[in-house]
Amino acid sequence: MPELPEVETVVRDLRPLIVGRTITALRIGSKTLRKPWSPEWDAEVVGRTTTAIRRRGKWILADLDSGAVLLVHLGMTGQFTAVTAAEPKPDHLHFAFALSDGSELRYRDTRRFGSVQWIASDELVQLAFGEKLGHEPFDIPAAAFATALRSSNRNLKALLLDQSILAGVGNIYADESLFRAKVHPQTLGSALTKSQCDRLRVAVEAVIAKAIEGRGSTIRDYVGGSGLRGGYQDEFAVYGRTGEPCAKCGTAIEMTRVAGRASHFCPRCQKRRGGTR
DNA sequence: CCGACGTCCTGCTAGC
DNA sequence: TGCTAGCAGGACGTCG
Repeated sequence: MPELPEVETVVRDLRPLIVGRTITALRIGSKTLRKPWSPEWDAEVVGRTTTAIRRRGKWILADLDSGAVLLVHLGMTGQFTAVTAAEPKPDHLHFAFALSDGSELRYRDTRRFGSVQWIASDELVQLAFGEKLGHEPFDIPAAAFATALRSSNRNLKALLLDQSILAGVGNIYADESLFRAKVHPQTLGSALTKSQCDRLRVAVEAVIAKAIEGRGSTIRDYVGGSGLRGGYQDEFAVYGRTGEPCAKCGTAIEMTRVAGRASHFCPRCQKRRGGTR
């Protein structure tokens, strides 16, 4: 499941493969994604050159020389890769942008939770995100993070998954961050002290940074922009390790459902303290 | 306003 | 061996 580290890896991989290249043709599959592609967008992208590619939260933004932006979200099973056009066409291929060097920028998505959109300008992208998209984990002010958590009666798992507070954290890195900060996923935000908030903030930052170094995590579907799998899945402390011994204390990792999501934790390192939900 | 929960979608797997 | 129910979860809509 692509979260910030996976999306960042895709962007870094794609940058040398698509920036400066011109889109010469576009093929679109018959099935719609979460956000439908408008037919009038075809003419807006063909003939345009990609000038930059960047990431915001879990979103990919490819800037075109027209000032417009290709806005891509990978959802759960999205793959955004640049390959030679001769590469066999996989199933669930929804977009193929032919590039001027003979390569092909492809969007593949089995479950179709993702989206590919054309947005007329960067201002409109910002408007689309609005106040709904929170800070990047690397530059959220400690005070803003603490205020958001401590003013809430939701549990920490729900708060970390809330994209309007931190942009980019998903289920895997939420669990890994909570373990690193030694807090239970069901702890209420309002039950945390300022220093506990800061420990969690630093933990999220560290976990995300290490995962980017490892080129993200491949559970099943995820691949980077050049089609390579991630490597961080081998470094998980708790995610997907139910029943296995905690690396810190040896206690069996447990799994429970918090905020509607599978949540993995060490019952000894992450004791339930104060208010929980 | 806030928080909880259902929905979308497909492929894999646990269990009979 | 074959079948099916249940699960995976990012974003968003709906409900109380």
